[in-house]
Amino acid sequence: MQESKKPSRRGRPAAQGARTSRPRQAEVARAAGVSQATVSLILADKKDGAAFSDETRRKVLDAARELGYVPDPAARRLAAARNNLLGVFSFTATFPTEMQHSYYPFLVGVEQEAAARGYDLVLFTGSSSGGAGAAGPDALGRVRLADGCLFLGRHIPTQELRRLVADGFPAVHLGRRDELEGLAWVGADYVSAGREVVGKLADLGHRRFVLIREDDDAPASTDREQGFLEGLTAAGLDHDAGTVHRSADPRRDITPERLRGWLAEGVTAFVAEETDTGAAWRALRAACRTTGLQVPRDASLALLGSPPADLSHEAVPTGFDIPRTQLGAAAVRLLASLVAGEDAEEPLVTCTFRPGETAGPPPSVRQQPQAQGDM
Amino acid sequence: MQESKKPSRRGRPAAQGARTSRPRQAEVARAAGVSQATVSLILADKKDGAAFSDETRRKVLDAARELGYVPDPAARRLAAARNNLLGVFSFTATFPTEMQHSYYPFLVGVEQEAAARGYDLVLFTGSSSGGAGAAGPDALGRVRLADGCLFLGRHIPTQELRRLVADGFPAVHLGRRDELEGLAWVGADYVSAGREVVGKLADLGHRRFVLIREDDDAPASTDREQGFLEGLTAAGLDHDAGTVHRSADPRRDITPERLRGWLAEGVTAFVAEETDTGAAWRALRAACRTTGLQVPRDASLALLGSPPADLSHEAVPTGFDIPRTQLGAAAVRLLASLVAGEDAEEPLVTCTFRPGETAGPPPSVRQQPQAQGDM
DNA sequence: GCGCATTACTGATGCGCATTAACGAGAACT
DNA sequence: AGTTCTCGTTAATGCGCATCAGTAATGCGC
Repeated sequence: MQESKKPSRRGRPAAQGARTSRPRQAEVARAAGVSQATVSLILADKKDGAAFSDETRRKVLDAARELGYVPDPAARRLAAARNNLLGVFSFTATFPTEMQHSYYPFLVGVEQEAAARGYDLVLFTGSSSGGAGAAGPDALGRVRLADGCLFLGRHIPTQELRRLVADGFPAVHLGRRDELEGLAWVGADYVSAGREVVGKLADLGHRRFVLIREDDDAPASTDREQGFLEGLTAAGLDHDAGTVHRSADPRRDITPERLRGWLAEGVTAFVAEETDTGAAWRALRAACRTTGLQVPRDASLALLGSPPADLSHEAVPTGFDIPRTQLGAAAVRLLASLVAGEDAEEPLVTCTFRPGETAGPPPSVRQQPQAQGDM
Repeated sequence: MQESKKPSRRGRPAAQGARTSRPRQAEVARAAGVSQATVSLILADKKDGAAFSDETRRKVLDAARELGYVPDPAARRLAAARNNLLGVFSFTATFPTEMQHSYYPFLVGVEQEAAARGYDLVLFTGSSSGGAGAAGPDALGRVRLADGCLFLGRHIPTQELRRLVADGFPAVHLGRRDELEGLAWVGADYVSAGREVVGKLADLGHRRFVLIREDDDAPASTDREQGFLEGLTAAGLDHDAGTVHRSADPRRDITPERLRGWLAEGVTAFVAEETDTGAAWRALRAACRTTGLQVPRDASLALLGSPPADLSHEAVPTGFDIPRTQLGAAAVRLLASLVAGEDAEEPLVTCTFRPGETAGPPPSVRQQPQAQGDM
């Protein structure tokens, strides 16, 4: 593209072929025989309504319509010192090829709430697959162009985020994130939800439980475990009522043998943590099937979260639903508050219990199942 | 910079409690001990490289990094430059609650290509469900904040878009859109794809066809019909080889009676257009099932597009796949060209034939099926 | 007919940036 | 020593708009 060829005319470098650029307030003003300031004030329709005569108002509005005036958003935002932009930054691609891994449910809520509040969203592509601005240590810096930013994903670079937060940049993390002092976040109340699920199982009569969880210490996992344990306590059960089993690879780890072992110990209810891939849940179901267990006749299963999308045609797991859409909306609300300078406290979002079809009363008498059962 | 008076504070209306607003070029300049103009020039990194001493350059860059400087997109825009932002404007919510209706597959490509070219994306929420800025006749005007904008969806307000285009604003529509003179678009080559499908069916021996299409005249429908007809011609068949059936509500329209009627006329291959809901395809399958037809033994079915997601566990329809991800990427490429001032021609994107399992040779002898068949 | 409040509007200013004319200080040349 | 060049940098300007301090005009009381 031609750079500084023509010495004159600084603005509008190359882009346009537009001969008739769209009208400015100044032109409307001229057409209406008033000043630019008048046009601005009238079009902004300030509440001090009586400030202008109806005559003038009419002239301006007519002229604006006549000329097809449309305000320049860039100028508007520049003058107003904010741009009504909220950033969304995820450290994996926002739209991964496999939709199951995406933040889609969150984004639904984010978009709705942002729209309701008159914000537009900036999707920072910095992180996605080998993008241009990808690696740079200041990749995160770009988010400053928005009035505030939402962060998604597990592996956000702490240092840079800390910097943003320290600068007073409004930032909200979707999902709990305590380790970064001062970072606002919204999260689901996994503790309560986990407690509730265990409570329901206990109500059904179960007395011994196993929790299968991931082997890292993400808050989402830790909270679920805590809820699991609290549920036991709340049900008046003692310590060995619950076994917490950590597994880095449930598929090879949750073997029929192990399952039988637990059954032999009197376990009747199995609780799996929801993971990205649903591995724990899959492994559990597979083990049950292999073992010939009928669910929920011979054993009850619960899933602390939602089942993977590809299992949607199977039996609905007992467990809870994470209100992802609401979470997204709540995050935007919180972020909007921060941007506005208020520092609202956003409570944890409540998960809703999902009765499902995989839990029932425990078998009064444990018997080794003989035949292949279906679920 | 101190003005004569300072009591007023006009900018920054009420918004911030921010002690540290994000840094401006002026602050970088102060930190580096140079002028704002120097900062601007150095950060712009003009090719007249030797213009600044390495010393100065380094100081400026360091200061900028130190302070976390990020240019204000609005100001950049206003000063007639680029801001590396591409807009995405969809006239239904970009993230509808039901994911099947979403532009997700397109967005995957859009994000990838945008990232690869160093653009961030602005999702304009103007249109989504009851948003704040929803109705306003200038809802579209906001996109001017970005360097260019992508438009998705069937029902874009033509008037406003025309205005943008007339003003020389870089705009690309995803999907064919001829009626708006001068609007760039990228689309799938439904004509060729439709022709190919019919060709394959003809190769299998089919001689009489029915196309079930929507009753409006969207380009996507018209193109498919054209492809269908061209396919017949290419196969050396005459006019009455193909029946085009328009249906506004296939579910009630494609009755078993009607199906039998067509069969009686010697039709052996049924081609359905892909629609949002997959209604035509569903209706066709349902009618076959009710009639007891076995597919593809008794009749062949083809779908001009992809099946609805919830039918993913059924037999794969013969037909073609729309390369949505590639389309999204192509749209971004085209838009980027426009922004750069080039006016590249982007060809139609080719759909790929999908063999599927619903087409086979026609029955040599037509017989009324007696028993319930499965598909 | 003067002071004073109100009304109706305009002038001036700056938001943050890109751009360019101009400037000071050598270096190179006459 | 004076002149011209070149290099490195800065002052000045304006993009389109919102905002606010003024100002001219009018009304009102006394």
